[in-house]
Amino acid sequence: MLERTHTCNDLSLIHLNNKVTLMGWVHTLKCLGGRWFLNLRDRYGLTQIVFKPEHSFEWTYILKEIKLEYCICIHGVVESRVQNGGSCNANIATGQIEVNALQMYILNKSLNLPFQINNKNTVNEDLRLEYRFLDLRNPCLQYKILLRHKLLTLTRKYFNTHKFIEIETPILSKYTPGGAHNFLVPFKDNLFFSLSESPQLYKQMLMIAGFDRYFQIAKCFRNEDARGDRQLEFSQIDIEMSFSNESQIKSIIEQFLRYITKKLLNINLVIPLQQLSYNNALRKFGTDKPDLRSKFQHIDITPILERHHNIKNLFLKNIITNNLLLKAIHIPAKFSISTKEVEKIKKDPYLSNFSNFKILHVKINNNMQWMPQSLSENIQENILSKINKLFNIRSNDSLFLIISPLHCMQSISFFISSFLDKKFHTLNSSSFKFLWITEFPLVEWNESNHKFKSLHHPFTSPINGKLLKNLQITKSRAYDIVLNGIELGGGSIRIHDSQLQSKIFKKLNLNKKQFSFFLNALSFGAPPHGGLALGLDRLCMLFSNSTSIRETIAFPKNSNGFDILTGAPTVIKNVQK
RNA sequence: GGGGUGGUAGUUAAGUUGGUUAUAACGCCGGCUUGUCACGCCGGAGGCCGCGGGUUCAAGUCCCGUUCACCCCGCCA
Repeated sequence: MLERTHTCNDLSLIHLNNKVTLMGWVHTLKCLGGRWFLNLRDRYGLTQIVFKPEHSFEWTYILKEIKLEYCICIHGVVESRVQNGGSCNANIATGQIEVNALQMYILNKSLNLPFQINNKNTVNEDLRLEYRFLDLRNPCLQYKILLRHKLLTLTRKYFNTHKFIEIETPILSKYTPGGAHNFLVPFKDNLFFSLSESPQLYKQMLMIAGFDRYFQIAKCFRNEDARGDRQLEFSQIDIEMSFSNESQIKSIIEQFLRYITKKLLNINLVIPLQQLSYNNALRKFGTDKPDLRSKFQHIDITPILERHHNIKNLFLKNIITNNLLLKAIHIPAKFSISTKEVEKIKKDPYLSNFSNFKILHVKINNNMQWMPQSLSENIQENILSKINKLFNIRSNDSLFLIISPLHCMQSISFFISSFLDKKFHTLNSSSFKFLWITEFPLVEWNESNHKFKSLHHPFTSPINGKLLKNLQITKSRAYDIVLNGIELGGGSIRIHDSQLQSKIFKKLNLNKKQFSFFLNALSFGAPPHGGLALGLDRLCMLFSNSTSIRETIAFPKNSNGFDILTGAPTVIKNVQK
């Protein structure tokens, strides 16, 4: 058999008259009477093969056997398209040449395809997953897998040059109830491992061991319902550092992000990145993972009302007396929204999850009056003008006013602003807005089981290393990194004091016994340390402008956690012993 | 577990207040075409309209159930 001499992206005019051998797949095939054109594809690119009738009377006979996606070998001579009387194709790297075929071998045939392989189709995802090996031939998907490969390479290079050591931690690990559901792996004698949810405790013990700076591209497993940005198994860029505070860790990550955005997207990321406290994020965006590209900010205007006790408008008065909040979302005049669309928002099924709230759409007329007029008449001038000033409101702008109790205000206001962002296409997909969220509460109260739950995880240090009497107002040393409204990663300064850790386990109602190995480890000179994990799949998704992480994983599960390609998971009748 | 949207040819979609033989594009098969590259032209095959009930003289279309997919909520320490 002939040996491949070049890939389908290699050849140019400098190879004129060379005899070459290419191997790949039939991308397109076109007959023009006696002359045939074939586009040969491999992962590097495309090369046009021409079959001239004067070289063989048999080409037509042979080529009639060839179909798309046959795997073939071409031996031929590199020729100039122009000199051959044709025209160049500026869309491909090899567009100036073509290979005049002398010999062709079919390496393997292909059945007719279940769907066409090109850049434009939007084929049903289940079918694509069933034929993932074909879908992965699509240059568009190959680009995403290649981007992931580049990211992995850059990650190793960056952390290596910053003295981080790559260390693998166990995937078969200890089952700890609480938190995400685990995948259990039977061992023997009724003993089970659990697939690692994250390398958290191992990496902390590496710090205790003195490795100082650790990183790993870690596979994590969580037995929870999947989403567009969540899979049962996923990868994270996991790091941990000793003797470092928040700003040192953030700085390492910021430089990493600047490095990869430059290398992968050719974007000059400005660092340090913007920061927003957890409370301010909720106040301004209604979410703890705001999208800074959003044009629709929220402002809580309850405090303005509270300063005016003699409000005539019953609607507004209601707010104060019932301990509700009033939030406004400002819509500049260039984004006009119809009454119909306002009704559509109000009737959206999502909002039926909430009760005791009200949504009002207010238009500002040319005289800077609020419409409907009844509203404007009953609210004192000074309140109106304060709000107008706060948002820098101009005529023909409009506002959404939301009145609701605290616990559903964030969800409702975020729902409305993201509706508006979608409607007006304000989220520029080539813009990358990173953001740190800081000052998270340490815990939150879980209404369903009447227990405190860590907001981050139970190993997160409280600010100043102390628990306040009121646990609910204790802040933690956790930080999340958000990119375009998606939580890219999170981390914290950890607890390195065994007694404090023990105390927190107790407050959180966690069984101390199951973590005794860890408390023991902390007792042997554990250094102060902290770290962070970045979602690798999500990073690839955002960098490749994909709508789900399934696009960035070679063999993903579908949204129900099934591997359509292999048919896993399966019922096992006779489990191996 | 809850909600939303969808399922029509190999693929992607259209299908009007229920009314002749269910359309189109791409793909596939056959023919023409010696410079195409989203080539072009002529012809052809291809359908349990997701599945099961119901209403009706008549259902792709209306109703009920069910299933599968995607998105969202719950969940993801």
